[in-house]
Amino acid sequence: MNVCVLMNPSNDECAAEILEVIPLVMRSIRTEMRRHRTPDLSVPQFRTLAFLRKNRGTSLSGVAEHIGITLPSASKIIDGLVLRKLATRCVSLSDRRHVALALTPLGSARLRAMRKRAKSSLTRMLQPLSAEDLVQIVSSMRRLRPVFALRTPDRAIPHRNTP
Amino acid sequence: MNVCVLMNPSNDECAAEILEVIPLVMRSIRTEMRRHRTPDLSVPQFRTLAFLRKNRGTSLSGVAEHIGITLPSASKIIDGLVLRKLATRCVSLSDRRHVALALTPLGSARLRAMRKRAKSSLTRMLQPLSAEDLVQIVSSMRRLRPVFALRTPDRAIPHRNTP
DNA sequence: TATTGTTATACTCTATAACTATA
DNA sequence: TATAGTTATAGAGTATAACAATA
Repeated sequence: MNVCVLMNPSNDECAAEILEVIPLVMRSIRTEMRRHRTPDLSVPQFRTLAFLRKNRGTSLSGVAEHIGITLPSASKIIDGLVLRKLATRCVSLSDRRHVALALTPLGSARLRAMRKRAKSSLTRMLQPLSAEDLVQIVSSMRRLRPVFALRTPDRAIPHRNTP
Repeated sequence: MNVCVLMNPSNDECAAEILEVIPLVMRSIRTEMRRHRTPDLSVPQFRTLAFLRKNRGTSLSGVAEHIGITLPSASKIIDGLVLRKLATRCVSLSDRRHVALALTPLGSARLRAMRKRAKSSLTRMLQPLSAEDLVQIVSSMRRLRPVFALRTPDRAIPHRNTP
């Protein structure tokens, strides 16, 4: 019966698996990030820094949309990063309503260090898996990514415009 | 090159994929749970109720260990659930230091409704995927589950005993 | 007037530290 | 003394609502 499911899972069965397993994985990631006692990066901070690295000069709206949070939330996260000298926030020259966000060298270094640590923690946890397992997982991550990457019809900027 | 990676990914590459994709999926789940304006269930509340359903009569420590949080955090989550009449907390008869936790019928119904909604939202998002994609994903979730399910050596009860 | 962001306020989740009650 | 939980306190992340500044 399990085999049967595995051979031809419905969307719904797949959804059920995701709903059980993803939070487990996420908790592991979050715990690792909180692990060390130098106050490190939270998951949202980490994701924000990663976005800034790839999109230097982006606006607050850019961050909010990409991370999937509201503007006030994004503003607060940036507050924290600026306070900790990990990012800069300047008024945009072209349109003074915009802010221009960027990583500081310190932010860049912290991001690299954190990514390295999180990755190596995951790597360690993945030890027991076989090569075939890894192929499957990588492949499915690549299939999932576009599905959940931003701007899926119907739920873009999810929190802002829903009544 | 991509193909090459796909054919023989290292733990490390797999970890990198997980680190990028899992937070995306998680955000989707969280957003869906917050979506409706009857104050619904947060992810931790949802997970706690699901644990109670499968482990009626469990103690607070049981919840904390399974969900991967500290006792005070678990206590607070249970506070909220009890306040909202979704769970009950009684002193255990066998050992009065323990509490015995259980779902109320309302909690049970709420859990079912929420699971249904979260699942159907995910199901909708998975529409664009092929049958083969689904097989891959289900299979990889089943491989990931035991890796991240609690009580992995070295990081059991992660927050409580780390100095 | 519309767009971009910030401030005010409130709630949940999370942690550590200190405490109570029971065994 | 050791174990199970709670309370106190603090901080991050999130949201909505109301506001300010700019275009």
